[in-house]
Amino acid sequence: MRASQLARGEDPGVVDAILAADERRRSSLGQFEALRGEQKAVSKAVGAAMGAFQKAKKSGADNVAELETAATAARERAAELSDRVKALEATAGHADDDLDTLMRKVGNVIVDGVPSGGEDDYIVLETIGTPRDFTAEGFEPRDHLELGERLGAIDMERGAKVAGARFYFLTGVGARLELALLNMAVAQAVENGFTPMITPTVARPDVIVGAGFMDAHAEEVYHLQTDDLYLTGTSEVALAGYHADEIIDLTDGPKRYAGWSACYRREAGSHGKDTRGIIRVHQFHKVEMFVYCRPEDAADEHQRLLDWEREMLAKVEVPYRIIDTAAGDLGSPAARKFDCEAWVPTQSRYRELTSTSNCTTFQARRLNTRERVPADLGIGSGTRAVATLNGTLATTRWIVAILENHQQPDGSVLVPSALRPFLGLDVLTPIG
RNA sequence: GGAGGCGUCGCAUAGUGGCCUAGUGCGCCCGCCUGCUAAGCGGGUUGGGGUUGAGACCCCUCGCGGGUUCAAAUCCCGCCGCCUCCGCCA
Repeated sequence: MRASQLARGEDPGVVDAILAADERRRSSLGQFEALRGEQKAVSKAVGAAMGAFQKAKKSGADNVAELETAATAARERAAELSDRVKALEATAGHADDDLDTLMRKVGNVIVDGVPSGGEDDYIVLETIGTPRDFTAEGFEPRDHLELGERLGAIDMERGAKVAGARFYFLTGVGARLELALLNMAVAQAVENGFTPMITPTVARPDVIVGAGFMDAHAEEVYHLQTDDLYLTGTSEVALAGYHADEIIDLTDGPKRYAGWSACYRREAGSHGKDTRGIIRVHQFHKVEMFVYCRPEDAADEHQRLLDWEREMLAKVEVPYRIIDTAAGDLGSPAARKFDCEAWVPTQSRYRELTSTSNCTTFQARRLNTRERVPADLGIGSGTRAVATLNGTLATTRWIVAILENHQQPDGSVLVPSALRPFLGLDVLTPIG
């Protein structure tokens, strides 16, 4: 845990504070429980004494006065105990809260092999495909917004008029292109055994917190103050909350869901960054894979999610690379994260199209999603937290890579063949 | 938006301040009996936390959180969810 904190560039001293808080919690809880036991016994004696007194009173027995004295005496002893129990209960409660607060400060423990450091310390695992040489082809590539406007596919100006900066309309073939892309993603997910889901795009505070989005992402999340609800930045939030407070059955393998949703992000702190086009926007749509599996299977499942992302990227035929994100850039729920970044010709660099995270038991612990401990593991009985993982299958941003990488000198765009059945067009042609 | 009702063990229900250590039925699991099946008999059957070498023991948990009380499933307040009726509206 200390090593993990260091790799993330965070304070390892928190770990010692947690151990101390846990010790305080145990001892105060022990004291409280002992006295509570005593109080229960005494209180029960009061009940018995009162019962005997009432009975005697009714039947007019001789020892009524005697019994009344006994009952009153017992009651006074119980009253005295009650105050002490309350004080101890409060102490134990505070110790528990302190521990909880400290625990929430710590990000997930990273998987062995994750590179240390920050945003720029990623490792490139693989590069797939070769960027086109537009110089050799003899024309200057247009960026996705210029292409989109010529095609009648993207309208940023009216988006800003209606909803402000970083909002947009997808129009005509643009709207059809996004629907085709997302439908292709859902179709692939279903083929691979996922259950498709259309999710709520608002969530209660406890779900947002449980999914880990109030830590580093807090500033990114829209809040609906009147109703104390949050707009979700990904269907991951809703799908993580889906099995909250449940004991689920994973004996037949992982539970795999493919969430389709609108996603909302405030993009606070990114003023001036990617202001052109639809690379960085406040609202977009996404098909997201989300998996519940056993902790032992999480690393393998993570590779499978990456493979399914690669399957999707192959279908749109864009060059991309895969990176292993460094610890400091993981976000607190993730123990490991692989991003697939597509080549954007007009920026001469790779930009993120997908991201898959192994959150191990981090989200499940907070959202209380458990399974019964399988007997064959030989680690006792009871329940334990499951592992959760997520990965992108397609988003609105993919349109950027598709338009730019498949553009022709005349401003038209060839539709990748896998996408044609979903779109019903082989080529997008400029209007007017 | 207004009015009312409800939330108890996997399911169904009893319980309206102390003989509740939450009863009963069904389901499920283990065992017994019975030469099929069925029935019958006995035991077990929420989850969390703590003490412990072990076996075991203790504390919390009646939708959730507070409060009243010596004592709360039971009384009071807030929240969540479900249902019924009325109103309004894409």
